[in-house]
Amino acid sequence: MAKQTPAKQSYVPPLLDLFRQYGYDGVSLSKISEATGLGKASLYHHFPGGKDDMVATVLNTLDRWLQETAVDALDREGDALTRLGRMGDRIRDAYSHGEKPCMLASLMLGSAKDNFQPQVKAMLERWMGAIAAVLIQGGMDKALAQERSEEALIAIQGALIMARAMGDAAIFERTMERLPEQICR
Amino acid sequence: MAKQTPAKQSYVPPLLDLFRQYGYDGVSLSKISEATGLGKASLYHHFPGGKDDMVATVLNTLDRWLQETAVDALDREGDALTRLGRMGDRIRDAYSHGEKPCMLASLMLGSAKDNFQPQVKAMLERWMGAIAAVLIQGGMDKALAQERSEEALIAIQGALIMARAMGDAAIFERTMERLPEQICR
DNA sequence: GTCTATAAAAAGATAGAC
DNA sequence: GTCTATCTTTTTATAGAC
Repeated sequence: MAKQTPAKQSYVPPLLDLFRQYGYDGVSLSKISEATGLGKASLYHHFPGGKDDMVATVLNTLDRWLQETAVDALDREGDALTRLGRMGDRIRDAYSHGEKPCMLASLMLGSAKDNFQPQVKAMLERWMGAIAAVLIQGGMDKALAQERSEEALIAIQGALIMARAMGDAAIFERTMERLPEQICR
Repeated sequence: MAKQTPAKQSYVPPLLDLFRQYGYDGVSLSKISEATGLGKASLYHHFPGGKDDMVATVLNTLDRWLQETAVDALDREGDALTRLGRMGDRIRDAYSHGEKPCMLASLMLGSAKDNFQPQVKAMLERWMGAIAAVLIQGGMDKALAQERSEEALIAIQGALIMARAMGDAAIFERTMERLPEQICR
């Protein structure tokens, strides 16, 4: 299963940037054209399905990233606190230390919601599952571990919203620093 | 300062519902026309400034609600735990027990962000200030109280996002039940 | 694989009658 | 205060040349 259109991948970063900041409905083809440097017709060449196609491509890339970077950070050596801290570092980079919103959250607003909610849900479930596994491996009760992994994602998502609303990325940074101990407590 | 156009207020509920669920860019005048039963021209009669005008009106109503309902719940008798629980009850109703997103968060995406961020920030600041005041009155250190009030809003916003993404309003309900003790701990 | 040109639909906005 | 009609701009999408 080699990539069918490798070029598509090179447009993911600008697309991610647009969709996470403006949401599905706030992104027009003109904006995309400007951000990618491609004409509208070229965009439809790479993404015949239009915006939906683009979002799906970005989402698949994020899905892979989540597995290969965030979940991977949890699977390496160290105790639970160390592993969660390592994941936190990668998460912080991914969100530009609180400067950029989460695409998964952005997609849950507007006309795109129903279309992408199942995949978003699946991604968040796998993420929570990986966090819970670390806690269980560290000796925590299973039910509690699941509750705590839910708390972790709530804290991340909430901190991103608040940082954006208050115009203060430090809110996110503080939250991420507290996170490992908050979860392992 | 009597109301200049009392009729405007009657359109706030459907407008709130639209903007919180679809965000600024996801709401078109046609949708608004359908939801309110008013023709486009009539909408411009009440809101000469178009969508911006409507959002501003909704935001002002929310601002009043926040003061008269949420903050008011904190100002009544009882210890900190009781007061926070009372506020939580009103907040839960306002978000339909986790079924509906927060308009403040929805506005922080898309083209509307820069326009309304200052007012959103001011509203969240007053809210946090009121929570912190309760904690301080209950004997908590001021700096800690401010940290905890920030945590509270992070939990509320994050729980709303996660509930929506997972299609499970219970996530929000669980979070709100934990909240008073989490904050007073 | 990219472009220009263009079509078709939707969105934002206003004029003017009632 | 509401409507119909109309206008302008923007958006989505496609055809066809290079």
